[in-house]
Amino acid sequence: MSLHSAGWREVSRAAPVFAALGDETRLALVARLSSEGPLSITRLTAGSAVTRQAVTKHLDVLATAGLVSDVRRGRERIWELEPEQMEAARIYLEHVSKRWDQALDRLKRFVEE
Amino acid sequence: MSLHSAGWREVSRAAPVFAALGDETRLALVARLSSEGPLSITRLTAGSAVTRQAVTKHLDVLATAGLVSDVRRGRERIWELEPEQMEAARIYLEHVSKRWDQALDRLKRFVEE
DNA sequence: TGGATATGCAAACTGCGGGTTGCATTTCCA
DNA sequence: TGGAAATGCAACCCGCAGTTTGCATATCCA
Repeated sequence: MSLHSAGWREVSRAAPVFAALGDETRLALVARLSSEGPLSITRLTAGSAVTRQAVTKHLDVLATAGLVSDVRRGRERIWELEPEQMEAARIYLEHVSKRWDQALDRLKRFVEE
Repeated sequence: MSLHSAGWREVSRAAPVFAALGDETRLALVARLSSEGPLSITRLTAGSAVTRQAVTKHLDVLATAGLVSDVRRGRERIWELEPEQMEAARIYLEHVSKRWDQALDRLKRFVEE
């Protein structure tokens, strides 16, 4: 069994997205953007426990993972959700669950015969 | 807007699961367990790029997140997937996407009137 | 029973992630 | 036009995650 089996390509695609979502502060930012719509850095900071600089860094991480994008409007920078990667991650989890069920099925049949 | 809004409780529940999935080595372990069924540490190590010790630690992280569980069988330790938390994470992503769509709807109506 | 196999335990290293502080820059508006 | 507001940039700090190496322990089997 080499490194190239078990869908390594998919793994290296999905992992960064999960990593980006795997921080409380960042996941909270995503949650706020999803429920309140596009927001500026300052407004996002006002609802967070950390500094504006920290929020900015977290937004950069989320952007690198393709989860958010920004638009400049005057002197402020508006951030909004970009749900495609999140959807991809969701589908990935779905497939993993499905394969697991199939694996259990095979195992069950194998034991029973 | 305080820290307690936007479903902070849910966030602190989901984040650790995403964090556990956010490492390539760990996600690869999950992928292999899902496609090949329950496996021992040695067999999992044989398909990985890192040491057995590293694999063990990663499995511990996944177990803490509730994503895997282990059973002793003789001298070996068999690990298998525990898809509940993964399913919860999947549903979480689904809800975030849905709320985002609704937020966009509200925004659209607001702009149009 | 003894060697081989599978795992556990512990110490150590290193890089980077999450955070802050301080100051510069751009944009708005009275 | 000048101060306030929103953001950018850069340096710095600290802890811990990810990994390895070395040795101890448990279990199987010829």
